[in-house]
Amino acid sequence: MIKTKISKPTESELEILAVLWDRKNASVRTVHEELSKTKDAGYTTTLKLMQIMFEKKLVTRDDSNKTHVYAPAVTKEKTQKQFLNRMIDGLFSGSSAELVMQALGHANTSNAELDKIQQLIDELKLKK
Amino acid sequence: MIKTKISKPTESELEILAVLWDRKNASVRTVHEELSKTKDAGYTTTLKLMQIMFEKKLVTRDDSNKTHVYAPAVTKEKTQKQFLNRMIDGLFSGSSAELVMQALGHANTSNAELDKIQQLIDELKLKK
DNA sequence: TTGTAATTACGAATTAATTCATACATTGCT
DNA sequence: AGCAATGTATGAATTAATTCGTAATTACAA
Repeated sequence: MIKTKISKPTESELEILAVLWDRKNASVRTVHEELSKTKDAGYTTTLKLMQIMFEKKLVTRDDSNKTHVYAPAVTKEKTQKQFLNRMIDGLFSGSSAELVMQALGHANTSNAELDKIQQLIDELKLKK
Repeated sequence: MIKTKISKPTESELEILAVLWDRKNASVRTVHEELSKTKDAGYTTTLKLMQIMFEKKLVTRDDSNKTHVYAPAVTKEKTQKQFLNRMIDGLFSGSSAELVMQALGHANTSNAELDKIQQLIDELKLKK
């Protein structure tokens, strides 16, 4: 299997990807309006970013109509894993368990979620 | 309590902090030699970075001797939390459980560590 | 005290990310 | 056809991070 260079999305690119993951696909305007709720930047800024993301192949686009429609080219899961690994290596001495404990320790997680995690752990243990 | 602006360490700064956390404190040369094992950059580059980190108050330094000795001014735990939160918000829809499951799913965690996590979960459940 | 090696200070170049103004193109309406 | 509205393309400015050459400083050994 050939692995082409991994281009890590930047902070801003991540915000755009988040919108695309959520909606499956969207025009620049849609994305821009979504982002405008929480930050302010001009329309052409968003446009430019999405064009760059297209060049980097972080998104695909359908330009058969005047208004181009963009879709994510990377999955949320792959991207999450990519960031997680980076973080585990750089900040948690390579131990995912250390990261997990920090994450659990400092956020309120519902009992239902704790149950799900526990269940996952049980499964992992069985596999060994 | 007054919270002064949080300056998020950059990728390179994180590498330097990692060395300082590990050794409690170190000179530029020590840090540089440590980093040289895995990446290549000139001595003055490391120096400059550490000077900037000092200005940003990411590190303290003892300059009573010719060779300045640097120490971390931020704890590993606080920094980990800072990055974790950022990641949970930006990439995991605000759900720390989602992050935890991803982290556990895609790394091999020893049984001993799984046990520790399980124990932590039990404690958390009791607290509710 | 003078020379040398190790260090810090400083300034500037480079590279990457972000932002935006302006020009150009397309669509639909009158 | 002509105009307005809504897009996209492009180039350039800005800002932030990284890199490194060179000058100044200090310690200390001969």
